[in-house]
Amino acid sequence: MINSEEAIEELKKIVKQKGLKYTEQREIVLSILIHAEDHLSAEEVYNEIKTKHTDSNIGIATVYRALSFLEEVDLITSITFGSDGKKYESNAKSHHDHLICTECGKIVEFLDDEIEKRQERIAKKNKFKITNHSMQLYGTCEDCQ
Amino acid sequence: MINSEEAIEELKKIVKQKGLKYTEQREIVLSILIHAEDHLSAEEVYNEIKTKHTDSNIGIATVYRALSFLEEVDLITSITFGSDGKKYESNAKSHHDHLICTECGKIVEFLDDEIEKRQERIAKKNKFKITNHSMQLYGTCEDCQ
DNA sequence: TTCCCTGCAAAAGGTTTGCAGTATG
DNA sequence: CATACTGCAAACCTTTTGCAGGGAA
Repeated sequence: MINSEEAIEELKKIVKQKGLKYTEQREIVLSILIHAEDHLSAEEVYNEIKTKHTDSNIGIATVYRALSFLEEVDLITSITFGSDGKKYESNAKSHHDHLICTECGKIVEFLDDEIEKRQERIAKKNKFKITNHSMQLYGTCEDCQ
Repeated sequence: MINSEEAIEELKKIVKQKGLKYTEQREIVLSILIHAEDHLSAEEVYNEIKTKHTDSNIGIATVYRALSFLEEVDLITSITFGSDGKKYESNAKSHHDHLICTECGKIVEFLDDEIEKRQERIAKKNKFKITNHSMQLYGTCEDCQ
């Protein structure tokens, strides 16, 4: 999955398949995450909506429900960095892992094919069927050393 | 660091260095984690103490304070698996990563030298000084497929 | 028309903090 | 003897839930 329209179409399809309803709120939450530069917490998503969609009168509970739903159907992913709590990102971005500066909070995304391959091999060896994975390297970035 | 006594000695040393006090409660929390089979949440540590140290009248707040302290001085590490909340493990165990079954919660620990090496290389390329890292592979284990 | 989804507010869960007393160095 | 640490309870923050009303199919 690559862009915003495709993700929105995917959402419509999934919702239909499951006999559920397509709502503006779910679309807004998904689109916020698609266009976000950073990883956002539930509250940050809520604030974004309050700021950018002043017409929409969304409740925080709906944001939580939408996030759970979107994660369940695999349109978004959550990760937890240290004590910062749960944050979400759109799966429309291609897969990557994270380098995290524990001083300033800077996050660098990266991908290493060899690591990806070895992860598969480890899973197979342990007879796991992998659906997902996350890797975080913690340290200090150049500026903070 | 390898065994319980060494970790306790390390704790005494650190506490002394910082001009802090060595307390039974900190020692108990650390030893619980050292002897734990699993990764424990704050509340699980608290319950263990309540069960195994019936003489000690520890409060949950003290457990949280001890865990934060021990993590800060790098004697224990916290990880967060999905929605299960924060869990702690002793650093006296050697480093490893985690395979996690999203169905039954089973956790398999593993280590892959090649991945460890590549992580170092990636950090260097991005000019990060790594202090720590964690990697989780999520999926279903043999029994749950 | 059906019933899924929403907003609101209350509840729940987990973690932190203030305070007075306790115990360590 | 100074003061860091503790237990308790209250406060806090984040997330979930119950419910009545509203909107998509």
